[in-house]
Amino acid sequence: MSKTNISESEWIVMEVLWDSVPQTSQEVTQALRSKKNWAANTVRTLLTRLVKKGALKAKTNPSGVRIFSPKVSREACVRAESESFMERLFGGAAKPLLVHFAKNSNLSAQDVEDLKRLLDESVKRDSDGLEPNNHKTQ
Amino acid sequence: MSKTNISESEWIVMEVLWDSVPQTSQEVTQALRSKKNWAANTVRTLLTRLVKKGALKAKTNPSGVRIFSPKVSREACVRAESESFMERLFGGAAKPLLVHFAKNSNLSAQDVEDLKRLLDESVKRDSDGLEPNNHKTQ
DNA sequence: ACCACCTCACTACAAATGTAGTGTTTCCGG
DNA sequence: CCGGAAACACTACATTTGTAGTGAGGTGGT
Repeated sequence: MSKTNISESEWIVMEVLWDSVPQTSQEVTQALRSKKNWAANTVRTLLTRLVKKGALKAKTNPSGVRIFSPKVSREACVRAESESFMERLFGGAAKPLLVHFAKNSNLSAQDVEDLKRLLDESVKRDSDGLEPNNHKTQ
Repeated sequence: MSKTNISESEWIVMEVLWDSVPQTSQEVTQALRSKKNWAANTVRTLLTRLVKKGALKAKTNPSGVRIFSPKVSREACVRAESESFMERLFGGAAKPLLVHFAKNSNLSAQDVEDLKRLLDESVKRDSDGLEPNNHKTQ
């Protein structure tokens, strides 16, 4: 229900926090210095918005500096975003999506091997656990 | 370079046009009546914006009514959106994306069969046409 | 010829997004 | 104890998006 809507710039900030945690605003700014040359205040604004949205939590240390950490897992966010993407572009169906990416990507033979194995496992899982729709993969 | 940025609502309108073409604003509104209960003017606004963005073209018939048709193919848009999605969430790499969706979807045995075949073909294609990066799939 | 109705081009307006700037407080080094 | 660097909370402001409303102009039925 936490309709956590993370925008594109915000996502970039989240990545930093997901990567290494917890961090101050300055640390995040530093970490992004190469990728995005954002003013410190820009990063602060994004962090504040993310806290308001419930994607991050911040606690203020004795000297008044906020320390941020993710409140939602990357996995969960990726799942949510992926879900809505699949909905938007592929009518919510995974197969056409997979078809699309399988066709339009340069996969190595090794990748293809790995993916095929994964697909097999997913079938096995489904028939195994007589439980329909049981995807606690994480 | 036509950085055609189609928003979510706009995408829904585009779907109608991609589906059957050409159409007037009214026809589009009609087509959407069940899915989105948008005011005729809302649809008109979206159509106008899409024309401005270069995603649609409109020609005005003798009685002053605009007839819209897509100017960009669905395929191209899907590719662009997919690309940026992959970039945002999976660092631009197709494999982790495919892994994600392969894991988090309920694929039927048949789907898995189809996908595996597709993957095989993609490998064959790559080694076949000595031409790297040659994806004229469409 | 006139009115109802449709379409059009404009305008509206709030929320979200990208990208900061300002003014205030605070703490550290000298 | 003071001045400068830093962080904070606010404010700012142009764009994009969602979702229409308005007023003008053409058209078809009576």
